[in-house]
Amino acid sequence: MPQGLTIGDLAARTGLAVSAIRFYETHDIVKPVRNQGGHRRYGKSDIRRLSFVMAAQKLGFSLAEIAPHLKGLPDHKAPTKADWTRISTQFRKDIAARIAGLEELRDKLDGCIGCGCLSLKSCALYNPEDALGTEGTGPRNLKSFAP
Amino acid sequence: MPQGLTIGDLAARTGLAVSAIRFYETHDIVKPVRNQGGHRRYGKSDIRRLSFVMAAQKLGFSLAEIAPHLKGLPDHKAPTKADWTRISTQFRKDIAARIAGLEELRDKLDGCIGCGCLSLKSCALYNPEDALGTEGTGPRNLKSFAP
DNA sequence: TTCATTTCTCAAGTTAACTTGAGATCAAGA
DNA sequence: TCTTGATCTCAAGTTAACTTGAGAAATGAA
Repeated sequence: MPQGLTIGDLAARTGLAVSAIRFYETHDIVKPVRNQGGHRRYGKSDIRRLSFVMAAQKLGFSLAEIAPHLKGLPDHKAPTKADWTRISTQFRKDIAARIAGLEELRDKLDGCIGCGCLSLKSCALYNPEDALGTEGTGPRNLKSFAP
Repeated sequence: MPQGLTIGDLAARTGLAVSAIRFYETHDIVKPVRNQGGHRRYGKSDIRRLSFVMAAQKLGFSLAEIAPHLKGLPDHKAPTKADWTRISTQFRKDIAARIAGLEELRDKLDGCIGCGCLSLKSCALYNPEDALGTEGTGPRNLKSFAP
């Protein structure tokens, strides 16, 4: 009968703070069960879940964007290889899009260096043709990063 | 005698909100002069300054990271071609580093898809060897994105 | 000169992603 | 059993990057 990991164990294994893991629970990123005393108990697969979240965050994805991906995994059973392959493949597409966006911007900047950025009419950086996400308030980097 | 652009003009030309431009001033990103009535007047080069900021933000750079780059430009005189080339070139290096970081992560994920992410010991995503920036409080995406 | 815009300042609100603190309870080795 | 350390909950604080609102003054076309 597996007892599962405590929140401290999980924190040690992932490098995350205990408070962060509790916070993720409020965002449905992990769904631990409780023992008799009311303490959280996690499965081994939660290590991978959180690793996935950390990787995605590094790529600039917000928790709101990450959470839906995890919906494809079973809540309390160990996910199968097929489960992970499925969401990883989708994730890879998002990464590719994000890299493509960066490269496009880099190329625009290259053009800008060439022209010395002095001819305002023709500078690619100067004309923000793509309406960046400007809805609501709060930090901008997170949203404006989306492709 | 050039009157310069009003804050409304600048907002229209850049697509930024007036409030955002005022906010940037508190971060030393633009340094407008004042007319008799105390209203802000901007130079044409401020359009480019702000375009640069917007582009950098899209790449995931924070204002704190961007501001120092702009220190290399003259405050009230029009920057020369050499000025812009200099900071653009530096900026390009940062972009390259950021893209490299994303590609590395993508490749790690590729390995993960191959193994189905089931062998915890060998999964590259699973082992967060690189201590991501975890100082202070506040949003994480911004900082953790740095190379 | 009039008056609708635009701008000004300054304080306070907002969102994301967490952290910190307080007071209480649970777990487990000596 | 005792006691130290880990967890629990819940409220409030923090940072970044802005926005919103209020009340007052400047602009500029008619």
